[in-house]
Amino acid sequence: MSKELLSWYDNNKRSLPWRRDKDPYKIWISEIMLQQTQVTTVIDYFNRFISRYPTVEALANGTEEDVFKLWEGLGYYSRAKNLIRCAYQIVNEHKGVFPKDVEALKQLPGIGPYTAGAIASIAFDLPEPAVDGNVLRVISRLNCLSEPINENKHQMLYKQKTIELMSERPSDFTQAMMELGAMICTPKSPRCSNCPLSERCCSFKQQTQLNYPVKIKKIKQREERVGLAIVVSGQDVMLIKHETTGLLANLWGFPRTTLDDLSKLPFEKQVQNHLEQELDFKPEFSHCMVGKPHVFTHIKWQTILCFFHTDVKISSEIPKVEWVNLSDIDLKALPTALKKQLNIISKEIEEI
DNA sequence: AAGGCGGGGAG
DNA sequence: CTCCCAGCCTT
Repeated sequence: MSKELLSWYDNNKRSLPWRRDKDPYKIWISEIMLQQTQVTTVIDYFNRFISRYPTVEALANGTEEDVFKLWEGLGYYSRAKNLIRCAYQIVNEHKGVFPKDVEALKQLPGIGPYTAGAIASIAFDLPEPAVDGNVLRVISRLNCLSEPINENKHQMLYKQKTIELMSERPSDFTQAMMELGAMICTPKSPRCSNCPLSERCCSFKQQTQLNYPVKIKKIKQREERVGLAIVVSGQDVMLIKHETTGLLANLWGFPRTTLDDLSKLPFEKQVQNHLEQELDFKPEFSHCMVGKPHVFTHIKWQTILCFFHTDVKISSEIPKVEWVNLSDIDLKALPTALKKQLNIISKEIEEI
């Protein structure tokens, strides 16, 4: 079976920037970027990142601000935070060389069971399984496994089934499994007629491909109204750097507060109070308007933009505050939820 | 074991 | 719309 798989991979693999060599540094960067993120999205980010930080030493000497800027828009920003910590540890605790041992890899920040297996197999050609969403889908369909893939107690089962398939080319095997999951064994409409394994696939024989993989429950999304304070001073707007934990941690943004629908206070008062409590700052209120909504995995944001103006450009270290010309705002790492408000904001500011 | 954490593409 | 994605970390 693995022979068929590898042969298919040899003939059909995509040419991707992180497949040009087996540099563990590049494999690592690509694997972190690819967590919960699709290949097409990652390619440009990867190329930009590697040309700026070609080695782990370069990255260990980089600034957090610059790395976040490179990560802007990619999401799951704790990955960027851990990236620097990890580079630093590799340089200072591993003499700049990636450990070849899976357990040692897992000790590094941001590297879990999947990524450890991926680096060990892809970069070092060690027979370590790397079980991600693609592999889970392929394995569960191949074997008609109904054990929910998102229950911890079944991790070993899927890992074991992956090891059973593994060939003498671990690096190519790991990539082939994921390539198959991404190109052929897709979630909604698998291309079984082009699949090298269909003849030996349990769910194909039964025509039950779409019954797999089995997953339990789903997270309920909550709705929130969020008030954003747009404080204008001349040509500049106030930005704050958000706290180090929680939603959008470490990114720049506008002061924000979750609005209470049941409160007797109008929205602008709630935003005003937030500014006063957080920054001891009372700029002059102008007006509020509805902003663009934004959907996260677990939250739906209805944004309310509240405009203020001031002659006093306050400064603060906790949280960090900066005043930025709207045309220079691209220099800061802003989450997409806020970037999509910028058009509205610049129009409003012109009218003030 | 559960929940938090982004954003984009597919259907 | 809903689901999914080369997951990890904290609690």
